Amino acid sequence: MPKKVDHTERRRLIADALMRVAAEQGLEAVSLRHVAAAADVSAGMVQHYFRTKDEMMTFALSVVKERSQLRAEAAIARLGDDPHPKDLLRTLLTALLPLDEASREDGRVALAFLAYTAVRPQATANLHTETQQMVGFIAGLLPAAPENAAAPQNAPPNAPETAPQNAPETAPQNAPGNAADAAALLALMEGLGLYVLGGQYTPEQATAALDAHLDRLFGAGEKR
Amino acid sequence: MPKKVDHTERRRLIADALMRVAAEQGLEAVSLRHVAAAADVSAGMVQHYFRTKDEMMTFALSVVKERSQLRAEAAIARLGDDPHPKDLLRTLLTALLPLDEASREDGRVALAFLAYTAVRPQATANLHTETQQMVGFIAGLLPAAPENAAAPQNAPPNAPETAPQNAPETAPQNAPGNAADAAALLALMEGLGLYVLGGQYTPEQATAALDAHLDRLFGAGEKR
DNA sequence: CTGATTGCAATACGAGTGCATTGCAAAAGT
DNA sequence: ACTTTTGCAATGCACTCGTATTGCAATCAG
Repeated sequence: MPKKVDHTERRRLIADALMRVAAEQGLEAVSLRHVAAAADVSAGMVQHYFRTKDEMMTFALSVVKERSQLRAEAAIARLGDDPHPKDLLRTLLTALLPLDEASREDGRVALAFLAYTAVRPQATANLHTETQQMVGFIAGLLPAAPENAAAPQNAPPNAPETAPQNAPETAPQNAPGNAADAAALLALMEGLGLYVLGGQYTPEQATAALDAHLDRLFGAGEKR
Repeated sequence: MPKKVDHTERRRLIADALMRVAAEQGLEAVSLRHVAAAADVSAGMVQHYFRTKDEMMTFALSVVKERSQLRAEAAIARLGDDPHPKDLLRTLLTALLPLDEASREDGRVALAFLAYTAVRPQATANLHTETQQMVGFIAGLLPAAPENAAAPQNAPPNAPETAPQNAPETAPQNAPGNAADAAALLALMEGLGLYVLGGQYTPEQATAALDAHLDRLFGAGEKR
């Protein structure tokens, strides 16, 4: 074996450069040569580590997802053991919001990828299950709804019953929290992130909106 | 004046073709020649009506916004006079959700443009004011909050005080409805739309989530 | 030392891009 | 009838793109 080089490290280096380019100039400015220039390496090297551009894009996409997951896990770990579900939810969702400059960059890249993969229906299959797991996890944290009028639309019948593997913590099993509420909460976070990225909402407005909703879900009183 | 041709009609024809291409293959597949082929006209004609590609993109973007606005206005007009605020809100937000195939197409294009303009900070200035007007309009429809614990974050100081011109109806002036709740509601709609577009939520799940939230805001009882 | 394997650079190629230029036919003004 | 203006098509140009190919230096196995 000649010349030991850490392959995945090089790939990460290149993917980082890709994300820098994508965050600043958009995904359509991502080309082999641009990325190579941003990474300060030769274009040939990029080709050496990614045989095709699509392979590079796919890898970068996985890095983006990995990063946001790490962010969420770190924030939750900082909470200590057995936190109040409301605090846990707030921490989780806040960690996924593009509030500081670093996560704003990642958010821009993620948004670009969202539009990018919107046309390529492949490789979005796992996205579905991830979202469903997330909804399930959130639903488990919501307070049990007082039995209500209309029959609450339950989880869709095609939802996989597998336990969440990537969910950031040990989730209380499928608690009776309303699935529609959980889906709404997740979508709310996504929409807030979108508006923060677009600059329409300030981070303060977004967190205020999130808190207002959480207060409504949990009852305004119990803070910690 | 030779050869009378309706300029804006031609531009709309071309913009329609652009949106077809963008919806099916993404914005990066939008080129002069592709659009020309989709519109079944010569490439020279596209250049005749749009001197630059950016001009074409900008026009298409305006068409997208115009379409969604028309959709919302039509849905609201269908409600008749003096509807219940909850029904009005539900109708407005549902109309903006990509529930049928036509609006799904538009949604895909809008998402592509969102990522496209995320890098070009120009021409997003009006987007800010539009969103603020929308938030104000929604806030006016929300039931007055019982005076609460924490001082509710009011509208940001830099929010323009101009009356909404594009708002789909005559809005009750800045009613005391919580601005954070209105912002959350708008963001919720946006996030739901995103997930519906991505296929993670079915239209039924999205409307259920929206309804659950509206019920919570208005109190589950008063339906109509 | 020899030979093989690996890391990387450089170049070439065909395709596609946005845009400028040119040409020309049809209609309207005079 | 003649000129002018407009609508549109065609072509060319300089460039960037992704990928394939080639070459070579460094490194290790034998």
